[in-house]
Amino acid sequence: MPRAESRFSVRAVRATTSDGRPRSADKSERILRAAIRVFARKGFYAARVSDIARAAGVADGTIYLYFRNKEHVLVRIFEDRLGKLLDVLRARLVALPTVEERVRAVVVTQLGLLEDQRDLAEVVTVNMRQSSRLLRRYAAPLFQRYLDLVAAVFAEGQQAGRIRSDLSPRVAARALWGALDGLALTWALADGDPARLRRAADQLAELVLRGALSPAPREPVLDTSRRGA
Amino acid sequence: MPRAESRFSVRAVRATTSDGRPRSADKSERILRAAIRVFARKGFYAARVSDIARAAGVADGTIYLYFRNKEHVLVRIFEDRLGKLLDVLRARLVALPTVEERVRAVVVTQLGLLEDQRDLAEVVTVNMRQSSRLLRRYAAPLFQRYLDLVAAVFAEGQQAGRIRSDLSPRVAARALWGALDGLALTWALADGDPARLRRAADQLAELVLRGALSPAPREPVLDTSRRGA
Amino acid sequence: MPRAESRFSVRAVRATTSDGRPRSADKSERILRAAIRVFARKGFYAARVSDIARAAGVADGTIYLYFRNKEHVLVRIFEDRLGKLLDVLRARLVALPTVEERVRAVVVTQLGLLEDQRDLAEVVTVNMRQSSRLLRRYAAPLFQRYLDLVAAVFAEGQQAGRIRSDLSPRVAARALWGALDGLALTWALADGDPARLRRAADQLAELVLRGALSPAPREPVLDTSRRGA
Amino acid sequence: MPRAESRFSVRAVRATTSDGRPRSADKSERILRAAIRVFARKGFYAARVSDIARAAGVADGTIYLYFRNKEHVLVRIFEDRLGKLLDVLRARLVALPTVEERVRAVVVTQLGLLEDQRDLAEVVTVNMRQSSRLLRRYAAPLFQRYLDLVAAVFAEGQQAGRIRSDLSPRVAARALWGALDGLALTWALADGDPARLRRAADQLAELVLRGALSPAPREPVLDTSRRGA
DNA sequence: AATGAATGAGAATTCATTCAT
DNA sequence: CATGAATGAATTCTCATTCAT
Repeated sequence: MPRAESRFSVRAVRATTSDGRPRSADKSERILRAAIRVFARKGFYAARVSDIARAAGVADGTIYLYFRNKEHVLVRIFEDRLGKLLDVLRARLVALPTVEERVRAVVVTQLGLLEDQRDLAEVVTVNMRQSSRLLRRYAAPLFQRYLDLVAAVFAEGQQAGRIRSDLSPRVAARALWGALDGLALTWALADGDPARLRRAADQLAELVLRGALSPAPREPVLDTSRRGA
Repeated sequence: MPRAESRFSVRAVRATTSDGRPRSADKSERILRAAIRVFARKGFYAARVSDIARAAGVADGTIYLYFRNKEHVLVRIFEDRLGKLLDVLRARLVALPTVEERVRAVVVTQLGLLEDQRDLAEVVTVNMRQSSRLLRRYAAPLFQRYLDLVAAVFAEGQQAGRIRSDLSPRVAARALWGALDGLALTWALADGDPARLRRAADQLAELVLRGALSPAPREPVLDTSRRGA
Repeated sequence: MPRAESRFSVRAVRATTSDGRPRSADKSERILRAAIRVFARKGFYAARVSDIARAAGVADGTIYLYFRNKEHVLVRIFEDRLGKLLDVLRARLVALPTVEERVRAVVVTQLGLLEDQRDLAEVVTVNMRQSSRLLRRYAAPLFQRYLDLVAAVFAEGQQAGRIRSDLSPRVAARALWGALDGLALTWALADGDPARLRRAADQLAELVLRGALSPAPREPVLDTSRRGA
Repeated sequence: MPRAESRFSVRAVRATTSDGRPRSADKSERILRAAIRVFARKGFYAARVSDIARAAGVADGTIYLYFRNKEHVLVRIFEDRLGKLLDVLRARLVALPTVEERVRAVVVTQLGLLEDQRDLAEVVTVNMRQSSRLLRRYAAPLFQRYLDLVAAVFAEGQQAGRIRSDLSPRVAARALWGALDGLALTWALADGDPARLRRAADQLAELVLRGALSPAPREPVLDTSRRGA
């Protein structure tokens, strides 16, 4: 799978739990998918539960068999999809030896999650900021784990002497997240052309790496031919 | 560092409501301030008009003497405060000769607007993404003007040979805005300590400049001696 | 006079809400009936939606499952009840050969619709004149069809040589409607005794016929023996 | 003043109380006039007090210096204008010897009040039926006096042997009022052409007289050359 | 498990009325 | 007398949630 398309792919591990429960997981998944679409179009507050139900092809009441309430549908989206992002990201990072590759992996993975799921991009960037109680109780911990993961990339890079020691790994992680989020938002609100997002991703990775690497070794900083692992 | 406070200062210039009514500006301003506080705490949708009224010390109905409806209170916050940011930023940029100074000015001005107004930081970063109709009709044009302004900094830096020619000014502007917005959000949600925000700002400016400047001249890229490592 | 009751009877034919929902028609009908009662007592504007809901024994929100809004409840009253009047009237008129019988049928049918429904009399006569937008969009077309129908009675009577040729059928129709509406209103505001309304109806029919018939044939104009002097 | 225009003229006795009170009466009159215009356009409930104030060229609060509240503005319109109608009508009726002339005077006076004051026509016919509490407390007594006056015309006609003895004067009065009101309403909602209203008035007078007069004396019922007194 | 009709709490907004100036 | 900014009670309508079927 050497193709550019696959570079970003995170994708679901497949929600069809082919175990005992016949189609419950299916229905839950269908509702979740519908909710992502609806939340993306209208935002959490403007989205009506009946909108989600209609989009999922179920009755209003059915949603309450799978989710405590409307807010928890959003919570589950975060848990599910962002949890998945974290798992994938962690797995990828440990497999990569250099800080350059890891930073690139962060960029590629986060934007890749969104590229083929524009709706999810909007839900995550837009709705993550809606309900503060929600944000603090559910999204914030996930978000912290994400920041920890990315900050560790920079911190370990510093220990290896590759990243400037005067850079705060935490600030770098927060700024990188913000930059990625901002690119995703402006991309989602604009054309939504995948090629453009990939180009922006490369530019951002370049910018961050040049900005973060130790100036010393005077070697070719970037070798794009090695990318795409 | 006796001027640190003023480095960031943007602050009100008088929110002229453009009509002669004597104490109207006062009321309008009071409502606006209250709304910023309430929107920051609860978010746009969860904030009730009566919350704003109580916080402003006026009757519910009074709000409708100054604003068409709840949504337009948010609109005015953007117009007022972001319009001010744009004006200040533009004025500062033209006065600065080098791209380094200009990039720093962007960082310092944007975060400075928020530094002593944590609530505004939250309203702007959190609520800017709430109502899409709103976002598109009112905030988007302002946002575009902002991006144009920042992209021009990078573009002019390229013409002067100071910024890498393979960097997209537009992508850089989008990423920089995202990074600033992300720093502001995480700062507002965390401690809200002004000193910390300023330190983060320096780090970000450093990161972006190192990442964006042409590698060629092999000179000390930055005068880092002036700021906290 | 054992048939006096039936002379006036128009009565429901089943208010088919035109969709298959089982007990919907019931609810819708209950709400409509309650609305007639409430509108009659308080007038359209003074009537609160919650009054109608309470009178119908449903929750406020239920009303909005069957009607777009409060105004459309009134609209449906007109459409339903007046549409029914028009249908009945048209059917009766074609079955009657002489102009005398037809004029009497107009009087009897219109007042008969109201006789056992004092509330409806008040709603129709009082509220028909409330909301001009409403009046013009929904009631006016129905009203025009009514006037056409009645004017045709006089016009055909003229062609048959029974009605004075110098009488404007249109003016006669307008005046007759006004007289009927006026009798209904004063009756509803006063005692509401059906017998009295029927007596007034006879008097009016007599008055109009004597006034409208051609003087020529010098024959016993009316068979007054059948009704109370 | 033999001209057709004057036939109908009722007109104000002039409200400018040129006594001590300098311009108060003026202002009250201005408000009343403005209210007639506004109530006619929007109906009582949809008309805002501030609309009336603007139309009258005074401040909202000023209205409350002259009227207890919004409802009493409408009350005063009835009292003032309808009181005037009653006075004029009574004065005219006593001066006329025959029942024919009197019935014509009723028609001409009532429609004449409206002809040159189309707004008042709408206020009286439309708004008289709005607020039931109002209607019953203020308009109803005036209305009763009106009916008494008209019924007396028919009753006296009966005593003189000119009107059919089997006609109920009260029913005739109610029907005549309704017919006049109906003509006024349909006229006001339609073109509002004074000539047309006058023609309709003649038709109605004709209809009622032919319908009400005793058939006996076999004399020329109508002599239009004598009209116009 | 699934449905969707019914519920009713809740919120935005309007506007008659007041009253300090 | 006159003003008009301010008030806040009142009302419509929405929509998350429930629960009988």
